[in-house]
Amino acid sequence: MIETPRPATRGPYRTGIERRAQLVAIAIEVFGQRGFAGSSLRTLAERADVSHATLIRHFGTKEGLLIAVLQEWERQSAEHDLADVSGLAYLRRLPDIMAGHRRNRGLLELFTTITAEASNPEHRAHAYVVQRYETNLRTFARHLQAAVDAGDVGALSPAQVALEARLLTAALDGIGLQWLLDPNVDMALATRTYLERAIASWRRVARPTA
Amino acid sequence: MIETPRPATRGPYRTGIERRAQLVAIAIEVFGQRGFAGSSLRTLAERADVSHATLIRHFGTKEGLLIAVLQEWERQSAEHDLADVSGLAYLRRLPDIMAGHRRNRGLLELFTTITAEASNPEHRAHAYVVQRYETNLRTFARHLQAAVDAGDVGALSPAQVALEARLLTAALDGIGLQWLLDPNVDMALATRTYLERAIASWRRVARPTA
DNA sequence: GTCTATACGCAGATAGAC
DNA sequence: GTCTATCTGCGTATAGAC
Repeated sequence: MIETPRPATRGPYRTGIERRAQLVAIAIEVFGQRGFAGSSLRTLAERADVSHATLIRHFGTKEGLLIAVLQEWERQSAEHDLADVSGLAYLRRLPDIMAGHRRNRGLLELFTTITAEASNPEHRAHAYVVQRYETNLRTFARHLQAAVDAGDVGALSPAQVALEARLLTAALDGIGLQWLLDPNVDMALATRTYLERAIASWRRVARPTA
Repeated sequence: MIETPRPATRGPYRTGIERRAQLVAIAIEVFGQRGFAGSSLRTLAERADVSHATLIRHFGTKEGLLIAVLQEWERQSAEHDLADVSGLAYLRRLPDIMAGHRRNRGLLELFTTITAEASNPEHRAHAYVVQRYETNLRTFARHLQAAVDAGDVGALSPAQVALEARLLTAALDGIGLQWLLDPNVDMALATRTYLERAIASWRRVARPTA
């Protein structure tokens, strides 16, 4: 169930804001079920009881609607994620987060597909996806750096921290993709195996000579 | 430059076979440049100086053409890959193979995009992609098992070997994706870092009590 | 056997009325 | 703001030319 965020109860844009949120909610549902390419603006519009021109009016293009969907989805995810933990404790929650994707197959499929498509620099969502990856890499790097600073792992250099964030992201993406292709894949197990090996390896790096 | 494989110089299907190979060669080039979704049958046909109906005649559907392209690409890749090495030596060539993708950005993009799209079970190429992954996982597992049998690494169980093949595939896919998003990513370095850590970890597993 | 001409329905996008 | 009407281009199907 998706609710309108902070609905303005009055004011000149009230209708527009509510309508927009409602359209995004429907798009999340339909994209999640039928994918991006498999959903036409006309189908979306029929579900929302508007014309497909209305969707274009609100979001400019179909990709504009897609980006609105991705942003709303991230906003909702971020709420569950209000980082009460950091450092290694944060990273160790990743297996559970990956397992949680099983309840949202369509959306993982959507993210995966769009990321691949938008890797082309001419794709409309390219800038969005690149920025999203940078944010994600920075988050992982920050938590790993926190572990370094706390002495939980050895003295990794900034370049090593950045590379480890990349490798972790790569593993998570690849694991998600394999689960999409074969639902028998145990995402939590694969993630945990990767992570515990990485942590053990980081711990073998020498501590700084304090 | 792509050449017709074993062109029949005579016989009833000569023209058809040559034509088909030529069409696939053009499709590899155009898909590689503009992506699958970005290439229309009419554009492809114009490049080949035939009508778009001819493409349908040869490949049935646009996805049929796609699968022909993927198979031809794999066939060509396999020629460079006629496994003169096995076991750890094979796995250690992966960084170079990944680096080699830099010369074929469009095709890596194509594989990545199609794999993501076709993760949906209703996608026309789903069966092809799933089978391709199974083959790939088996290849990695076979080489790792050879390393186990040779005593180059510890006595991993069959389940562990399978999981390691999955993790390796996941890392390679994720590394490729990140390079597509950011050409500054060093694919060979990332692959080597992953691989050497994995090998070191396998070596810490106890040898069988022979 | 191989290819073209042509048509159908659906897609995303735009223009202008209300 | 939303509608209807319409544009262009897509994948696909078929009939028939050579």
